[in-house]
Amino acid sequence: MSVTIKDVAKKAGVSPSTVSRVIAEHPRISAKTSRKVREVMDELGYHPNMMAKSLVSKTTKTIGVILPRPAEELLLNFFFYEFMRGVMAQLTRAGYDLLMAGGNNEREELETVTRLVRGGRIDGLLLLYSRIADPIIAFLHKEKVPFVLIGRSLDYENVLSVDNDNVQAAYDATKHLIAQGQRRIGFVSGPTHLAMTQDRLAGYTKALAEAGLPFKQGWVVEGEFLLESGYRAMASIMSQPEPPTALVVIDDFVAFGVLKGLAELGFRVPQDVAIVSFNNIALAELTMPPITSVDIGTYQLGYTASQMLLSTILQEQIQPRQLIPHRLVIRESSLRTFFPV
Amino acid sequence: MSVTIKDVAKKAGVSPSTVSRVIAEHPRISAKTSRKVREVMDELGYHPNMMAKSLVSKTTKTIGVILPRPAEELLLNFFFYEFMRGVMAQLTRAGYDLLMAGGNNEREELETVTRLVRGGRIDGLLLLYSRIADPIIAFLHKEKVPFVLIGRSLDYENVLSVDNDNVQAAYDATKHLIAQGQRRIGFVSGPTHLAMTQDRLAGYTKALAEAGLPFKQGWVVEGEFLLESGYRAMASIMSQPEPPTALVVIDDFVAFGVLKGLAELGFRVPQDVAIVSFNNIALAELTMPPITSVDIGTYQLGYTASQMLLSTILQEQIQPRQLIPHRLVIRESSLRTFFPV
DNA sequence: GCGGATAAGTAAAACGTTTGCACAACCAGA
DNA sequence: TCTGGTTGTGCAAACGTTTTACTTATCCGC
Repeated sequence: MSVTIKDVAKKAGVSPSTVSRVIAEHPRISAKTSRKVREVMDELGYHPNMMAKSLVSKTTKTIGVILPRPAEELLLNFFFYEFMRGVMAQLTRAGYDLLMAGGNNEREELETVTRLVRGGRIDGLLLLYSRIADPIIAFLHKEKVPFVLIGRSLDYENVLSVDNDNVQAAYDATKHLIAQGQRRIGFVSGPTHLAMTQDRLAGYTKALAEAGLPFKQGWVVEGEFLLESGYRAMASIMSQPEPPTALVVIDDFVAFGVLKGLAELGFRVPQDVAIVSFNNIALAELTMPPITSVDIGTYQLGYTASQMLLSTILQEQIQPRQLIPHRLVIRESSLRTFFPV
Repeated sequence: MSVTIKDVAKKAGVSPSTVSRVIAEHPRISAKTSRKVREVMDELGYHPNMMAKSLVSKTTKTIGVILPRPAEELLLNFFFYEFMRGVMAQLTRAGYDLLMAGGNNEREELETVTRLVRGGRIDGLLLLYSRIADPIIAFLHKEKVPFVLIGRSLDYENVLSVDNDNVQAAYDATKHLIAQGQRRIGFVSGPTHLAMTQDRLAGYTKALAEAGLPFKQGWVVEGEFLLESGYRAMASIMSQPEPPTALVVIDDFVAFGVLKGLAELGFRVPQDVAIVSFNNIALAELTMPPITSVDIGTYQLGYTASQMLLSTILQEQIQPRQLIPHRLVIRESSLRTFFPV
């Protein structure tokens, strides 16, 4: 049906092996033959069949991304798109494609990974999050499949990973509130089984401790990466006899819920409650008021992770763990001195 | 290296063909043999090599999505993730994977598509937008590759597509403003080479005509899908001797810019200027005031598009064009009777 | 003008499946 | 007992590449 290497060979008057070598730019092909073959390739509109190629070369020029399951879906939300932009930029540059696959539960997810890896469909894998005792990581580790983790592994040493210094980031954010004169600072958290959440919580408590400020259990609310989660957190956290006057929020999207909740309860931001958050998605500057947020370099995260993965696949030497710098972007939501016009 | 069909065959004491037929659930395999072979497969941890399989079957159980280029990135942004959720839900259900690929310019993009299609890497394609005289559509059409378009083709009949009734949607939105007693209604538009923009504009003018309201050229501003676009539009549209008292805005993101622009010019929303918009992204309810927006069922768009694509691949009969219903979500930005507390 | 390197190319096996065809065994009906 | 159909399985070709091992042709120094 489609035009194959044999068709080209026949028309160019050479053998299939020669055509193959022309494509691979094998040194032992004369300039003349090469030119002739390329001419015929153009003429016939030849494109190599990737399946045949992969079958023998055992490489697919494709890397896989396993999508988080429904529960975590919204976690990545806008974050995800920005991350993927970074990934795609790198992959496009290197001539790789990206395969996305999912699964509805942990078993299916592992099954998908097995299928892709053992089925020879991908050369490497990008993991978007890390749970405790993740069976996927265990599997990949055992099979020696190249993979890069966003975040850090809680179970294995030496896993390739790209991360932020989340402890420091949360420390910086909390410090900023303290510098604004805040003394009663709460924390609206994410799922605690994620390394990221744990790290940010650690940075928060560290800053409090250093400043000699109280850590109150009631001022910390666990939740998910959902708008509703932030919204609901306000009901519980702000109904206390002495509610916090400032909040560190795990994620911008959750912060949107926090804004909504506070507005309904009649609290003004930042006059009554100041807010800092994480990720600095594009919408953070569009809310009322705009949200102070830690920019974690989402695009860079994706770009660097892919770069590491490609390097590993090509057997290049790399540093197993890279940190992307963060940056606190200060906007009105955290400024005590802010007075609206 | 990896365990193949031959290994299984040998261990089970049958021929490779038999193993293959067991996997394919061929009717003429005895229950006994089937059981035996499956046992061995489990025991050895066999997983079929997809490359070999695809090579002979000419099918990959993979569908492709071509990412929009930088210029259009923002257009899809908030859309994209929600859309992809719908796509993935459908594909996961059907056991298909998704291949994402990009290109930095029109030439590269077409090259990518050619490579994927001719290289036999995908069974079908999802196109996220439609331009006038799109060479990709021309190519796919010529090659008879199954594909589904989001929106509608301006060049070809009979292209499979999933769309909203954008004319009706804009008609509904405009009608709503008219029902609120508005008489001077403007339109903040997007790029006019997109079918979507043209359709929404048509619905707007239709509603005006029906109500006997004036259509003024100065009340319609063309722009892009950017916040700045809405912001700038206000400067030109509101400086006229008789500016509109209500606006239909092409997209929520643009509407944010409109809000910002109006605030700076000293107009209150909705008291001085009422607003309706499209897409109903999550943030639409978080602005001040919350924005009335037409929900276009983004998730459904993705889900249905994938469904159509899969049906086509399986040669099932389908309706070539499907419309996803829309729904006007009314919030404060459009209510004349709204008085802020 | 010969031996031996070197350059340029070919033939054929291999990659791991699927599938058309052949065939043996069995069974039912006459 | 024969005929003809059905059932279960195996053989080998095919899919479109890459790559190893081999064949020629050419060239060079002596």
